[in-house]
Amino acid sequence: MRLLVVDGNSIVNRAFYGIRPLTNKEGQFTHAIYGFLTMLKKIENEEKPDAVAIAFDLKAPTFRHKAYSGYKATRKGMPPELASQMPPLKELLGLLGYKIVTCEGYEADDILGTLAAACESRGDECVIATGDRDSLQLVSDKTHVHLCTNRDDILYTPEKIMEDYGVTPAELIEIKAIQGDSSDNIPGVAGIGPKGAGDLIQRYHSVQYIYDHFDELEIKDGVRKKLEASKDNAFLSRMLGEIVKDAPIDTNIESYKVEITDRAACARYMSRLELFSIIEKYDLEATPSAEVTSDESVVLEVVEDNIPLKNIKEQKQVYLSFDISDKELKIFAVSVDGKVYVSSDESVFNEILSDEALTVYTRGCKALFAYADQKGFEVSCKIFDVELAAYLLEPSSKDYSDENLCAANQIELPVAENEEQKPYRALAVYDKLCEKLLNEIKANSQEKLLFDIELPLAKVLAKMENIGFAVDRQGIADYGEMLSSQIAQLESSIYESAGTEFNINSPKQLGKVLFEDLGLPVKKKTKSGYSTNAEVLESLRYEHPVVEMVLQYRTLSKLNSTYCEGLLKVIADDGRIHSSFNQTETRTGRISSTEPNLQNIPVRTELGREMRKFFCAREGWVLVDADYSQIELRVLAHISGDENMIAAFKNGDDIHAITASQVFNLPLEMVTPVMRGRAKAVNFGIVYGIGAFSLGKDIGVSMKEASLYIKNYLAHYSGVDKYMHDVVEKAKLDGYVETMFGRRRYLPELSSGKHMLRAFGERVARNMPIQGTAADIIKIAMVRVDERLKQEGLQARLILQVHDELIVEAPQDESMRVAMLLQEEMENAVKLSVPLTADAAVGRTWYDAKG
DNA sequence: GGTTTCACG
DNA sequence: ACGTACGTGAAACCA
Repeated sequence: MRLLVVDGNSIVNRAFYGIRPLTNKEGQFTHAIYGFLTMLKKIENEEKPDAVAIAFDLKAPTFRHKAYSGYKATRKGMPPELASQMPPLKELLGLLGYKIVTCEGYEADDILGTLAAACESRGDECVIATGDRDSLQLVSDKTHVHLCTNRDDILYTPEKIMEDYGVTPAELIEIKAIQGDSSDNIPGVAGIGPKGAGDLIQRYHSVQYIYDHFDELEIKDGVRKKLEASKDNAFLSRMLGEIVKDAPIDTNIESYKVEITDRAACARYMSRLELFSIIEKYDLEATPSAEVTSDESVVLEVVEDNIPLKNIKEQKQVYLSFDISDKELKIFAVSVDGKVYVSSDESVFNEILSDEALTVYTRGCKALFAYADQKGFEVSCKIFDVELAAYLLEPSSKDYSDENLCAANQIELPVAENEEQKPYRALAVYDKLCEKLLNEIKANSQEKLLFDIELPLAKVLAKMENIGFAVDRQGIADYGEMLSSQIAQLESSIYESAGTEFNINSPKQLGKVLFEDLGLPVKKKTKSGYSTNAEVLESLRYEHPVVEMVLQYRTLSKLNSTYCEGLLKVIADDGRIHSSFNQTETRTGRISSTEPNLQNIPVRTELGREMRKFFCAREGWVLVDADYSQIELRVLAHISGDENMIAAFKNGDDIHAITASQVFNLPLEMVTPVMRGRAKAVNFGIVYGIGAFSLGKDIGVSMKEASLYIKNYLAHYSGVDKYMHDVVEKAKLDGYVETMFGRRRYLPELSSGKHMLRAFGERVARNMPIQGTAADIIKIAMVRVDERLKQEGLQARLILQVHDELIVEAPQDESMRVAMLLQEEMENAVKLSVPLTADAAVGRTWYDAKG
């Protein structure tokens, strides 16, 4: 038999501090639970125990059986974020069939010791899983310690202890008796640390022996004095440091066999905590048979065809799910009065969408708009989209599936009778789900955001996807050919210069060549080895000729593989690229673009910018491109209400130059380009939540100088200073930050015990309202531009958004009107206390139309 | 699947 | 003592 004994408190602490905070919808912290269960599963997989005991300290006892009142008195209580996770964790462990062991008046360590001793006396094996080294003294041939660290776990056997400490496990107690342990209030011998204690014990093996033969031993005078002075403490420490092995607990291994009784209950409990990946790890996926046994479960009723259109129209609303692929309707289902009706009758489907009097509750409405756009009719019904609603409620979520949303809202799915019915389980309870989501949207005052911004935007995005962006396929292919031949030349030059052939694309191999074979200085390390990023390589530019070539190689490979090869793969039959615009991806409210990503087409270097010459308008048409000028800084001026910054923007001058003159306290005429550049970096830094270190690195000045810039900046823009402070304070109170339009982002990081994480939360608190408000504004502009183009009967169409830039494809003769219209709608999308400005330009290609 | 790098705002 | 600016997506390598 093999017993795994888990040091519960120690492992839960590791989990709590090692994982970034997570919460479920109710605000319950869950990361310690998540981490604990993940680690437990991993340990079980590695150790393969026959039984598992999980030991916890009891909360209350400050008093201990050993007569020493100071013991453990200094140990701090748990932070509330962790304490609140203990009851659900224990509950869940119980449900999973684990036995929890506690013992009044004894600590978890004593339980570990007792169980280990019990195993040994019976010839069983014992593995102790813990995060601290206190229990290493228990190691023997039969007892091993599985030490969980931040990196790899370490398995301690007597041999491994000897290797690491040079003593036997039992002698560890002796070392501790001399060196002491402040966290456990074990005094030890004053003035002797780990080194000295280890040395003494390696030579003399025990405290008792040292004092028994004190006069005969060869000990330096200094050490001898210290030992003499702390003799009582040494013996006391010796006693305190030894783990108890006779705690009054159940030592029968059989009773620690893990038996899970109710898998469904476990899965339910975990989904309430939103620990979905753990459900998989523990293989608790609800099986149909298990569900049927649940008494309250409602059985799903699915009916083929006979969509009750009349009924739907009377009720003025319908819950709809659909499968549209390749812009064709495959099948759809509606739920009415708890029954689900399935059909593929396109005319019925279209009739529902065309009915102005209806409200359709659904998900993924962008596909609906894309379908209607392609079929040439308007979606006239009102739409409620659970995915968009859930995104506004919780933009940091990664999963807006029906299953997830129902679980998070404690809505039980009805039981399916067969596989075919499964997709409709959630639809049958959409009434409940939609009501909950809508109520929350209302409670958050996010109705306008949902109904006036996101839902109309979905339609605009659908059209943008359908239209696509025309490209010059041959141009891209030729450019790729040119790159390929240059890459091949560079490759052989690099091999020659380095004196060896290797995969230049492998950071690992490149690192070896540069830093080992060529012996270049190592500037930065990554988790797995040497860093070889552009910043590092640039600093090594003049150290060796191969560096320059590698930089060049990188640039060209990136252009070739990501842009030439990548884009060629996704050109559709119509010769255009149809990107997907995701509306529920970013935590700030921006949209994202995938397959391909058209929001990161090169522009910053001339070589890369060439790519934009292949993005063009169709024959006889042109591109109209308009972008906001410093929208984020203007938003900052507005939100913070900083008089100085507002005045600067009202003057309509060069904001970075004005900032420079303020920060450097000089007249505007005396601002040099270098000063302007630095002020610009400070402006960016402020928006990102700034740190002197990174600002300094960015503009190549010392950290000291950078912090002076920041200080001057905040002194001149005191309204910004106040905002940056206040927004974090408010976020700590509310648990979230929000944009001008009520878009939220929750920040559980702010209550983290880890400094790094909290600091991150604070930067996000400062940045999100700015980036998010800018995102809201351009979304409003997009909806308005789309409406105006239609109103005015223009053929021009919006085809792309790049965060602060909109691109419209327009017939040549509409270009002037469109440019005016674009600029007007962008500038007037909202009224701020500073003017919003947008600049428009026209060209045949994106290259020509930009600036 | 995670890590590293690099393209954009 | 720690590590270092916000938000994304894609390609390539490697375990």
